[in-house]
Amino acid sequence: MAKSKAPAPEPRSRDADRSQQAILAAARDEFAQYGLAGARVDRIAERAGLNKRMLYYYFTSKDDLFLAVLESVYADIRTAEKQLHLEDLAPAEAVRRLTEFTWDYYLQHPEFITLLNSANLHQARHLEKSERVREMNSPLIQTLGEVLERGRREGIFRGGIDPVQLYISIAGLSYFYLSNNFTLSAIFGRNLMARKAHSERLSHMCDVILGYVLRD
Amino acid sequence: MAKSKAPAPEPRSRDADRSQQAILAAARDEFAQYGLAGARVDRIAERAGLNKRMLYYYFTSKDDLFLAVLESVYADIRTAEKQLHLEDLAPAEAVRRLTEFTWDYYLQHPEFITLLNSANLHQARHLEKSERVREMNSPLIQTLGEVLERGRREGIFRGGIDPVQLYISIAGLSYFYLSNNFTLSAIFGRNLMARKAHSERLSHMCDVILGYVLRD
Amino acid sequence: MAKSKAPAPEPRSRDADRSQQAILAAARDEFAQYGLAGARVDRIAERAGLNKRMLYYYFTSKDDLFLAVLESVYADIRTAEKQLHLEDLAPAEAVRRLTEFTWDYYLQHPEFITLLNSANLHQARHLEKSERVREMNSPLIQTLGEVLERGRREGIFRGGIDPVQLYISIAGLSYFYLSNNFTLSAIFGRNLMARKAHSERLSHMCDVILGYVLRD
Amino acid sequence: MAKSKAPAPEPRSRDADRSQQAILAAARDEFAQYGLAGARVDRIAERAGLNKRMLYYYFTSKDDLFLAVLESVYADIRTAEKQLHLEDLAPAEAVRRLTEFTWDYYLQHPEFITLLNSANLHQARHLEKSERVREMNSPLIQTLGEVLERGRREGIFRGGIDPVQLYISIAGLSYFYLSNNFTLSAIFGRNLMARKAHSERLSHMCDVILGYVLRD
DNA sequence: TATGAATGAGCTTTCATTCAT
DNA sequence: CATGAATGAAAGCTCATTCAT
Repeated sequence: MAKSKAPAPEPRSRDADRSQQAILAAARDEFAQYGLAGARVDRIAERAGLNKRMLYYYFTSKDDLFLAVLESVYADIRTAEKQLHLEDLAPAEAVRRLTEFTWDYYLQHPEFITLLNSANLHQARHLEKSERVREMNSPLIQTLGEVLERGRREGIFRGGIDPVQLYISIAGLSYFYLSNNFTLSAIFGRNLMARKAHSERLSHMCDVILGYVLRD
Repeated sequence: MAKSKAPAPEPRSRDADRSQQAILAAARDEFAQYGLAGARVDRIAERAGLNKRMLYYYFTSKDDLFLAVLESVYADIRTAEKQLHLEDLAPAEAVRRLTEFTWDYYLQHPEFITLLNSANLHQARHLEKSERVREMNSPLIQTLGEVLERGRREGIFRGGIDPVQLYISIAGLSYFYLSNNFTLSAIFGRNLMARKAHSERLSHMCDVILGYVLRD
Repeated sequence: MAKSKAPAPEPRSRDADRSQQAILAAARDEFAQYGLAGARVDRIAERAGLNKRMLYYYFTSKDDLFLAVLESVYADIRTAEKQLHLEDLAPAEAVRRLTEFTWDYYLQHPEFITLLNSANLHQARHLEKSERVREMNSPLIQTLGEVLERGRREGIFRGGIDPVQLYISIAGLSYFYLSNNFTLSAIFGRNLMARKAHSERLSHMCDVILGYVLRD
Repeated sequence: MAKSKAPAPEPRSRDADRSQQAILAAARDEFAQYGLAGARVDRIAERAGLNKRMLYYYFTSKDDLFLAVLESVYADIRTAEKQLHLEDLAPAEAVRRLTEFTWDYYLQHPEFITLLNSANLHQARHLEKSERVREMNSPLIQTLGEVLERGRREGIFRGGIDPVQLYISIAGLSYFYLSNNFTLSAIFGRNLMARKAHSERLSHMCDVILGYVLRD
């Protein structure tokens, strides 16, 4: 009980914070695995090693918890994106870097994909409530726009490229492959998750994207 | 459509077929709207204008019904693909045609996207049970491969293009945009579903795909 | 279709009779295996190889069908009892014969036991509706009474034996052992259904019953 | 009963136990009355004065609840048997005492009979899961064996009596009469549940059992 | 006589949520 | 801050029974 000598900027909330984080992490896993409707509040509490009541104490409802999870995964990818420093790279290198980053991030964060799918299944009605996510209007777009402009001025990129369209294309090429890898593997009779398949995919995507942005 | 001269082989109770079709259509809508877990058996029955019991009478369980829906939407898109006749078009035209078709089909069949997302959320475990879907191993891939080879021989396409990778890319560019349009619209502050946005997207995608396949 | 030259005592009911018997036999098995509440009308129809509707056509309801089954198994055992001819045997032999018969009959007709248990669980309310069963007031009792009287007069049986009590005892010794063999086997850690256990049981029961009726 | 000096280890919410007991008692009644398949979970909850959900909270499923009921009634009869102290009685008296006890217990606990019938209808598959019941391998058998041996040594009992066979016979004579009293009453046209009939039955059974164990 | 299609009521079970402590 | 007990509503599914042919 006594927490003497701790710097403790807030009176008594170390445990509270930890509990919230535990719930959030557990919820992320559960929602990613089962979707919003399929997720079970009981399982989230169990995964978090906490009583179910705590979940409501901190997050009000299952829906609000889902929103909190969405906000957290967006915050995570934003943090990662910031460290790309595309502005310091040569234009072609920057585009390639972004493509590789996107692929790697989705690959290492499969929950991101399923959570986004859930959010979209519900027509993103959760996001409408969230100011935080709306504020995340990716600064990457601006950076990417500058990269494209640089490339055009240097004469190596074609002109008239919409950075939003390009970003969506870069994301889509990775996202669809990974999101739908089960059905695609079944239909094409290939194991798309094999190591070799992965490197081939990344190579192909870079060819596609760079083949598009580079002037002939 | 024409039923002339048919000896009318089904003596009585042709309603069985109609009931099954009604259930299937209702289920497709419900699963598309709410996902597998979120879909309600009661609502499906109500949508179909039938007693809930009939659903189990014909489809055994909610899961099996979901599989039947998956099979039916796959059958639909396959039927549509067959009518593209890519083999009769000039190579570049064929690739453009496929890109446009994919975009249009997803746009007019939004349920296809949500259903695929659901199937993948559940790791396509439904499809494993389905021989029918496995047999659908798209012949489009073969046709596309032939188109690519023709283009290469004519000297207008680059060589070494994997038709599966290309197909996944073509699909992914459309799929991701439409599947995630809600979150993307929120984040970018643009209405991606506006008419103008649509035509811009299609134009961009054709640029990307053709920019890739065409030799410099 | 043409059934010409058949003697056919009733106009056209050979198949009808066969269907009824098939249903009855199927129902006997099903009720014996699952009890009244646990029995499934669908399974009965399936076992009978007939449409479920037929079952209602001939037997009106599940409950009535159960009653019909009860009546039929009572009729069966009565028919068998009649062939014992206890009146032709020496008294002690007659009592032993009845004991053996009862044991053998229960052993070879396990459904009889489960059906009686079901009837009694429902407080025999089905039997109240059945005149046929009430009329079955076993004539065996009279025969048994005569045997006991003969034995007493011959000086080998004790006097004052109530044939009803004796009959219930003879039946009970077999019935309980067979009806409860699963729980008894579990509790005593013995396999009561082994061949050897059976012969030991029969031997024991004869000892008990004859030890009782015979004068010291 | 005496709770003196107990440090009262259960700080709060002693209601959990009471709820479980209430459910168990209600389930015992319901299963006894309707059998396993005929019992209704709703009615059990209502009888217990609790929400239906609690039943699953504490007992997982209807089947598991049935097992818990079986275990509890076995525990009850075992407790009662322990207080017979057959080892302190003269051999003949002990056998008579056991016969009387068995009769009285079944008479006062009719649910015991119906529950056992249900268990056996389902081939005691519930008991297989229960270690508790298997451990209940009645020590009565050992006590009874000792009584028989004492009687034999004293020269009043015949030799070679298997205590298990004898126990099954004692139980069977009461069990069958009470379990099947409805059908038996119907068939014999006697009211077997009348006071007088009861005392006659008990008297008869003692005659049968003692007539068997006592040397001529 | 025979059948497949259909149904309403009710079954066991599960869910997100709240109460009492 | 934390918990186990409790709940109402609704979920998926099954039942005995009837309709239309």
